[in-house]
Amino acid sequence: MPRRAPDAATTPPARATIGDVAREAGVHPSTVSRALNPATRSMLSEAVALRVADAAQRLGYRASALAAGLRTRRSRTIAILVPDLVNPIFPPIVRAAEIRLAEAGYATLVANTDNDPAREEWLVSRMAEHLVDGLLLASVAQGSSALALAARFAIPAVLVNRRLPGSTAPAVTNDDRAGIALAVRHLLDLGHTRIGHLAGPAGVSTATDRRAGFRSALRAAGIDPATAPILAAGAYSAPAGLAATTALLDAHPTLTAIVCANDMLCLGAYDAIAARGLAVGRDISVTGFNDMPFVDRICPPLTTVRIQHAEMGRSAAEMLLEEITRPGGTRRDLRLGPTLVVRGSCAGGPGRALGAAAPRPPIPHPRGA
Amino acid sequence: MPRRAPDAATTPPARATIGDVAREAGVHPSTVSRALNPATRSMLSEAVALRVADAAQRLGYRASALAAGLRTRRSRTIAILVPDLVNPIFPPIVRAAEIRLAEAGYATLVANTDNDPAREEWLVSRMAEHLVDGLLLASVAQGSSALALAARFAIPAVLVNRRLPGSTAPAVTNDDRAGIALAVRHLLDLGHTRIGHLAGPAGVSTATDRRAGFRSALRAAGIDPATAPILAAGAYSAPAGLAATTALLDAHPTLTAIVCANDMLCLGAYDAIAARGLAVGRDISVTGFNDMPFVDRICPPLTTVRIQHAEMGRSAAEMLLEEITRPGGTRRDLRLGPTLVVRGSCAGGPGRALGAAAPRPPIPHPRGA
DNA sequence: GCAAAATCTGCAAACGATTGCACAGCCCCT
DNA sequence: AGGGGCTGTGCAATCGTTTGCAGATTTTGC
Repeated sequence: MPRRAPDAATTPPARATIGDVAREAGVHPSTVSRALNPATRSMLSEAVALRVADAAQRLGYRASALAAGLRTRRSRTIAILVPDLVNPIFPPIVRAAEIRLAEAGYATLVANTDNDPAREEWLVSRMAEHLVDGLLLASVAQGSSALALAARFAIPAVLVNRRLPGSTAPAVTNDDRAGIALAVRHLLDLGHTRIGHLAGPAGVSTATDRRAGFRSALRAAGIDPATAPILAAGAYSAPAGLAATTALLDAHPTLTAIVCANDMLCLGAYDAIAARGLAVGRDISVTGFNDMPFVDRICPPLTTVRIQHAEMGRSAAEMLLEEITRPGGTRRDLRLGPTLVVRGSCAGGPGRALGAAAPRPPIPHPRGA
Repeated sequence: MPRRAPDAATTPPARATIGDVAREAGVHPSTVSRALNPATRSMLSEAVALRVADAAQRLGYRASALAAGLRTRRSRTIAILVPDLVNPIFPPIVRAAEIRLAEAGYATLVANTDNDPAREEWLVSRMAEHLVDGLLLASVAQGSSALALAARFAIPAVLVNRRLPGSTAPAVTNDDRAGIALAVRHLLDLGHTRIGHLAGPAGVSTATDRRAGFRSALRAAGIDPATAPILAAGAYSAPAGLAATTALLDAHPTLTAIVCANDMLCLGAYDAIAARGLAVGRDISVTGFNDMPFVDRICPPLTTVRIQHAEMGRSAAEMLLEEITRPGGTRRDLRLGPTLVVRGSCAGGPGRALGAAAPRPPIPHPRGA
């Protein structure tokens, strides 16, 4: 006896299976499977394929991804691991990747690692259990075992935004050194000479690359990098930026400009500068990195290095799809070019503080409760 | 012959199955299953349980979530549908929900609907295929079939942030009417009388509730709501806010304050006001809703209604877990209380423009490139 | 000391799809 | 007219778990 009379007048209590559709269409379950899979539909006669599609439609049939995945060992699902979704640079990247992946028929799973290696590891294992077909990792830092785990479970993985120096995994990142060079050159052109660097947390490629870029940009301008103070923040966050900037300015009160490794740090830098009664831009120039959403609206608007968020997500997805179809095929390490977007957080340096070319000094606004 | 010699010296090429563990431990696969499931471990003798755990450990065994899900009809996965991850109010909600769900052993799947009903529908179907155990919907609008679909697939669902007036689904939202009343009262207290409302897009509960709240707050203050202009933006976005504010000010040039249904709209309102050569705060006061990240740093800092992002995500997760264990148990409709956070975007109204109590008028900053 | 109860573990049937293989027609060619 | 290709469909094994049931062993009660 069938699990359910096909002509039951009541609303279907359970989901239709492939068997129900087969019965409804008067064919074998395997035929249903073939009719519904675009790749195999051509094996069937037009009439049967149509009849099956019709029956499936009528029953509201949806294939169980679990059962299919169990057999095929693929889940048509990609996981994206980000360090922190609340940081606004990630959503645009995720978004772009998601769109490209959806085109290819993949569903997307987003998860936060909290910059916690243990949690990252747990998540990768969890994803492995779910047989994800690929991993987009925006979260790796030095010592992260995510890549090793992925390799062990034979899950294709692509790095986004952050590289992992020793690894051979495909990656799409920014040209961080070139980006920082843009910021440094801008400040030098404005006449600044005492420039400090607020670096990112240890172990993260964006931090080390930008730090190296800072030094080599100075060197290229004929300045000894050893004279330029560098201080690393404990995290890419506003509070960490506040603490580090305070320390930096305490140690080097004559600084006239600070190159931050990231926009989040700038927010903290703004606070630290305001706390000393100084004005960002007029007294101390600040540059950021990422051009994350909303930094064009803060006060003063942040001069920062714009990265190609969308392009990054899209091409990482592209690379992952390639890696899935042809594992180990083209191991690429794509570096996207950044650009400088000049806004109001930098003014002329001491050499030409009153020069006509200097942008109008911004007037900070007292922040309320 | 076993698929793989247990003592093979090479790195394991394929993943260990429950059968491999059984062989390694010298027991039956069903015993392994029981030993590894905390709920059934007590059926086994201590010694066997230990032996199995040990073998599993040695083989690096990870259960296939697919196979287990196929059998149990549960995937230990929850999907969260948001209209737009790029809108910064959602990540904190998602984050809080994710944390609570992880505690309960659920993995979380986040997806964007783009405010597109078709895409939302597609996503729910996709989630059904993956047998998600529950749905957190932050995306529903009038006419959305997501809830109906979820019901059809018998997937427990909870609404977040947005309600759906006709529906009986559990929901956790803000008390939008009370929130707007806070903003209106603040403006009235400052002496404003010609207040307009920049409403949200049609069909979204937050828009209609806030609009209703606006009118009733005026009425409560003895002002005829019919005299207060209301214009709905096409979407909760800055460009939509810009367009709508421009139209609103064109039609009602004497307005001294605008209550926006959402912070995103405020960003557009700021642009529209600046485009007429006016200053936000000094010339026209603006209030927002959500207190999304970074609005405390824009220029001038936004006076807005703060909602309980984290609490919203957490209690929605809680409610969903309850709904999963006891379907239809407690259909609750939780409204979280908002508070007003006063910053710099509102000044005294015409009645007391020069009054001592009026906040220092902010000076807008010219935005760069 | 023996039956009954309690405790542990194994057996085998699901769960719902996919896919290599076999086979039944049919057409065409010689 | 009869055999050799095609084409289209059915058969049955398989993916890796979970779980009701039953058998085997030990413990308990009298």
